[in-house]
Amino acid sequence: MDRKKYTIKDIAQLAGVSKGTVDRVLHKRGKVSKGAEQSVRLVLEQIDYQPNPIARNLKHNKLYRICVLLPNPKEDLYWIPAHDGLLEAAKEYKSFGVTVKPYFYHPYDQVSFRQACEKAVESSPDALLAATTIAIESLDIFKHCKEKNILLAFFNNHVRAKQDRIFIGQDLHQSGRIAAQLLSKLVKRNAILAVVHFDKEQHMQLKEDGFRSYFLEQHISDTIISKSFLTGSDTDVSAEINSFLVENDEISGVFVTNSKAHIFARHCKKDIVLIGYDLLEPNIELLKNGKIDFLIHQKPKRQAYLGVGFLAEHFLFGKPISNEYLLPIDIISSENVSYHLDV
Amino acid sequence: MDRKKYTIKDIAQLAGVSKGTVDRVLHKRGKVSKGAEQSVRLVLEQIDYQPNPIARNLKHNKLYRICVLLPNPKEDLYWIPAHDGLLEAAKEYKSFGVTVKPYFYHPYDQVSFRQACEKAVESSPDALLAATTIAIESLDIFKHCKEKNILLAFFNNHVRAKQDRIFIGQDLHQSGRIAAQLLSKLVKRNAILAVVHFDKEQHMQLKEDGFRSYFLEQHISDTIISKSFLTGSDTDVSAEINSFLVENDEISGVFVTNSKAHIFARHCKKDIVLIGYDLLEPNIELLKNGKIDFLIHQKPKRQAYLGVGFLAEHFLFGKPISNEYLLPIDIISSENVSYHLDV
DNA sequence: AATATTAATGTGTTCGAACACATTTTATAA
DNA sequence: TTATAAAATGTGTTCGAACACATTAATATT
Repeated sequence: MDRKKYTIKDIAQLAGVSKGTVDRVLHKRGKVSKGAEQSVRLVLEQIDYQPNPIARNLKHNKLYRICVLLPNPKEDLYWIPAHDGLLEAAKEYKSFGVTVKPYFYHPYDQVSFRQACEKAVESSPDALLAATTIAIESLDIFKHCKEKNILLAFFNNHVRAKQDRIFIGQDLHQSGRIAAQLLSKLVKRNAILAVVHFDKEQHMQLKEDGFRSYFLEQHISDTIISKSFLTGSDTDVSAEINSFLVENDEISGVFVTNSKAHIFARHCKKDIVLIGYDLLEPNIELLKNGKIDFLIHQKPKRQAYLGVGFLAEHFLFGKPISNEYLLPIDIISSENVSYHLDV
Repeated sequence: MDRKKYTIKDIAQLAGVSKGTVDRVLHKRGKVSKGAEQSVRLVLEQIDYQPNPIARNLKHNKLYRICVLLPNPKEDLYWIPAHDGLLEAAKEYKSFGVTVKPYFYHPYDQVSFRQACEKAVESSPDALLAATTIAIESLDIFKHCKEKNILLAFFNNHVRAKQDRIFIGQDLHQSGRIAAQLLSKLVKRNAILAVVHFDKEQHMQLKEDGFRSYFLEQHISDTIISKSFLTGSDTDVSAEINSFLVENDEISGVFVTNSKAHIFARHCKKDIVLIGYDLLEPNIELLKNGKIDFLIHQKPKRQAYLGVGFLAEHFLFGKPISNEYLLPIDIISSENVSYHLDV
């Protein structure tokens, strides 16, 4: 386990050649005789040489720039922790010569996204890390990045997985299933349950599908109704929620598919089991006083941090990046929420 | 956010001195005139200099050795993932010149622990990372490490926290509380619940205390009974468990305080809510078929991996290590278990 | 056989920090 | 004032990998 660390010089000595020759063999630069190449390869086989990533990087000595596209945290509080994650990663990798620059766009404005995107691409960074709340397949961001040789990665919101697309995030279908399992354990059989959406987001259908698939698979015959609300002006929604609850007064469990569980929870009786997403302040408050039973943690901070981290260590130390990194789906109750507030 | 990266040479130029002088100021080696020191400090204040950790480490160019004390995974399967975590960390940091060497001891044998410990200390590593299933306060491991200037850190099993002791692990009291909350949500009120211990382990009392504290705080008047089993020969325990279940046939929820929930679960009716610890194969199997409802994940693999990682990055890049790193307490059900199997 | 051409190999420099060592400047004693 | 010690400052080398460049050996051409 603790063999000596071999250097190129060591290999050269062992093979009876100069370090230049070893270098050419290692990097396949040619201009090496068969005999020399063989003797170097022989040594390499015997010693399992691993280049010192520190020395390598020192030589490269490049400043790496990572641009990050994300919705403006001022428009949607959900993105605050993601932004924090970026700042933390920026701090961590700064002394290694990695800079992180965020570009904000308006969550549901395609034009704003496109502008931010163009601006970021124009600056020719080494990598572009993007959280997209809008459909981007139609845009030519992929083409532009390929042209300019910008490494492209996505976090938080899945962009259809293909070979060469990197994604850091969660399986939303599966998180819907987890919500379903939790609810099904907490309510009596033959209950009436509701899936509640607030506003329109790409991913909520995935969550509802996952939710329903669990009940189908388990052959649980609870009734599941779906309902959507739009949060334009607050009073509006309150009235809507109240009338919904009056009309459906036998509901014993609710699954809110995004971070807005707190809006719904305020109108609920305590005996309704409620499951939502994300550790926003108002959600946590309601989790602690028992109006919300569980929150599913999408870990936006960690996603952002890992996104930057993977890219940085790839550039710095040549670590490979896997196409898809799915974070564990954490079940949060009032008793373990504290561990996740700053992680 | 993306200012230039300053080097010592840059500072020297800006301050109008040589790099040697800058170096002396930075490292407080003295032999610098007041005037020179001032002009260097002035520059330093303006540019927020951060030394390139890569270059620094390349110069140091030391081989760091980390010895790890842990129970032999062959004696207790719980430690297999911890060992995996060590191997993974060893692989990750090998090319940086960090070597990891495990020393196994028999889980409950103080003599065996002491021997392993002495052997490890004798080899004068840079750090000693220990998972202790036995009381060690009486041993002079602390003194020896201090004498030989070995950085000492613990993972998995808490050693009383003091200023200069590093611990990576979980809050066991709190994990007991989480088990309590889950159980209380899943059973009807005024239920009869059991806390079940297998064998004798230091930490199980902490978990039971946490468990009971939750019910006390919430003023839930469920009945909680405690029971211990010793797993000498398997048939023995089976009989004991069966008779316990017959005698207490009104139990509707059980909390097993270590990784041996599977032993108990096999004898249970499915309608008893069961919560245990750790993702051992047999536990996972029972989680999937519904006999176990939730497992609390102590993440031994991650603990070991992080333990090595913290030490390595401390040595390599001078990252500070916090005294206590408490991992989040994960609630695992059959629907999110897959994410944790290899993490 | 002498020269040109290409292949093969070796040498030297760079990256930034750290530190050993050499040199210059200033202060002190004879 | 000169010699000498002490303080201050500058220069050079090292770490390992990468690559530019110089040098040597082998082959081809006339």
